[in-house]
Amino acid sequence: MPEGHTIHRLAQDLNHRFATEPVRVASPQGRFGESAALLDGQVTDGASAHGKHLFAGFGDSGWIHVHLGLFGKVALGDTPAPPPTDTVRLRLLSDTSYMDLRGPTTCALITGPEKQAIHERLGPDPLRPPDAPGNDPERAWARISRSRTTVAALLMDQKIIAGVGNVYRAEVLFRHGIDPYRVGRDLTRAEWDAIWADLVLLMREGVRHNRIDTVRPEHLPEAMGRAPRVDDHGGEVYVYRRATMPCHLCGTEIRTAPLAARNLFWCPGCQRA
DNA sequence: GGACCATGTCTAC
DNA sequence: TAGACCTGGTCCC
Repeated sequence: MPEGHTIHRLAQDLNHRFATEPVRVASPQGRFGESAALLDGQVTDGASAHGKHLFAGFGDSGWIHVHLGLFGKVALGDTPAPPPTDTVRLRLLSDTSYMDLRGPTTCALITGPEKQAIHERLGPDPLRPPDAPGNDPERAWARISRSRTTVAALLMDQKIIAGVGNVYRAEVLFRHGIDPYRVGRDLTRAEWDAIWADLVLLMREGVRHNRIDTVRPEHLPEAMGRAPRVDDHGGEVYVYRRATMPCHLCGTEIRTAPLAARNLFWCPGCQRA
């Protein structure tokens, strides 16, 4: 279950595995069947990501647009591929690799203009090149610095920042000692600059290691010494899904509450208004 | 085997 | 803001 780093990593892996040979495209589940038949046997001209959206190009035929949503999963591996089950929406197959996509919110064949429209409705993405068109973090700051919405909700809004999900929102706010209930227009410019720079750093690490680690090296002994992690996001974190456990730094009990339709986690001791 | 939960987004009201 | 949607893992009976 992905945040932006997962999708960027997936794009990299697809480029690595499916770059040059014709790709067999199939939809064992059936819901991508017609499009799969159209693309079957073509050579892809590359995958890329914007936020949590994945695009794989097939020349004049268009782009496969994938959004995993909350439940979507990708299995990627070396051939031979396992027998396809009827939950596999999309299978890509080459001589050496396979990819199975299950449970995505979106898996559709789209045109160039449709792809462009998706880019335009998404905010800047910490993982896209700083010089990519429209990827200026200033756009996000312009929205945030005028907003009366909580910073925790703003960080999750893909129109404002693309790619941040529930783990990175909780962790980046902790790392900067920011109370999640502060509103956007009360953030200082320096705080925003630090948040953006940290997201770039953390999410790049997330792509590299294919997991979310946010605990600073000097705090790792404390993190490892406390109660064991209970979640499955894959890395070491300060607050995400650590409700009622003691904070790694100050020992205060981590709190949780719903915010912007998701469970928020924070340390009331370290994150003060 | 069933209930419940999960890193998300869209639509109807 | 509630509900729908997509699937799999975990826990409990």
